[in-house]
Amino acid sequence: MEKLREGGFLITKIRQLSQQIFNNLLKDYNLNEISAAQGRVMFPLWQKDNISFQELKRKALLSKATLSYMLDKLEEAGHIKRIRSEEDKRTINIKLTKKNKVLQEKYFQVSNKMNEIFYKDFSEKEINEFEGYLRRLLDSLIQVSKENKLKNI
Amino acid sequence: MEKLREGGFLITKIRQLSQQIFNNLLKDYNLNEISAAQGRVMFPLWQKDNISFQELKRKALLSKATLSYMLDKLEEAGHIKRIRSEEDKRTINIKLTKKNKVLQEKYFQVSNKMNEIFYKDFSEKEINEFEGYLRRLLDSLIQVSKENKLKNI
DNA sequence: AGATATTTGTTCTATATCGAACGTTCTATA
DNA sequence: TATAGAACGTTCGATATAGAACAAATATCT
Repeated sequence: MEKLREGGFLITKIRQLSQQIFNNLLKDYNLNEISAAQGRVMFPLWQKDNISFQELKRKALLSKATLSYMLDKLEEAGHIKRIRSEEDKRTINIKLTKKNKVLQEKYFQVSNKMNEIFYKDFSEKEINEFEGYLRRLLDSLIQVSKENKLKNI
Repeated sequence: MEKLREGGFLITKIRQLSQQIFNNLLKDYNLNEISAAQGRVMFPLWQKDNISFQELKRKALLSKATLSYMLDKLEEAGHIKRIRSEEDKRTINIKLTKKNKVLQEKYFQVSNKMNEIFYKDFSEKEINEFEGYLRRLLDSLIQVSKENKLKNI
């Protein structure tokens, strides 16, 4: 009788709860205009503005269908602008708007608060170890995905 | 300058990839009729059949809205049956059908295969340590959710 | 140069998820 | 015992997600 592993289930549930708690925090901080998922799309842009669709897709680890949809939402809400490239007219670049830059700082506050909650029962050493595992696992899964030609990598 | 933590992002992405890989495995094993999410709902039932909506909700960690929706799907597909309780007519019990019991074994095969892939770069000791962290984290988040009266706990 | 193949981002369809509003049934209270 | 309140599961509306099909643009091959 093999030992029952449940990493997948645990991860799924942790993610669900975190998302809910995070969205709740956003509400508490009056950041209703932005969701956790939208934050994840903007995060790479906050680190480097004006990047290509492909780069953003890679950083946010989303399928192109999802990213396109999220960009629709963000553009409607006035957070980003799509800019068609001149050299290759198939491609677009994504730029933050001024409106967005105001949000950024507030979002970071929430993000920090979230990390506090997330790791409140963990020591520094444990966090490092845990995130080390997570990173190894993610890399390994990305590898598997590539081998199986899954699309959204 | 605070150290940048990214547990939330890592977890979200690990979960996304696992889900895709898992759904792909289900396809490979000709288990098209069931999805990863459906499996997660049936898993508690495989351990103990004929449990209440509330117990299943607790075990699967889903909101009642989502569970109701998933039960619709599973009932349509002939995997489960809702049974209205006689004592308390508000409540229902969930029962597996014969059809489902055939699936179960196949599903476990896929599940084991998934665990193999998931942990292929981890030693036994590391898996135990990692899942220990995950369980602690999940418990801690459940605690936070309760304190904030989030609904789907 | 022209034909074919590939790449890019969008759109369509389906799934899973949640919160809020709802009707039904049970419980407690006045 | 009648009624107000609570609990239960469903339904509705919205969000985030991916795969497949698509049109436009570019690259490759003969």
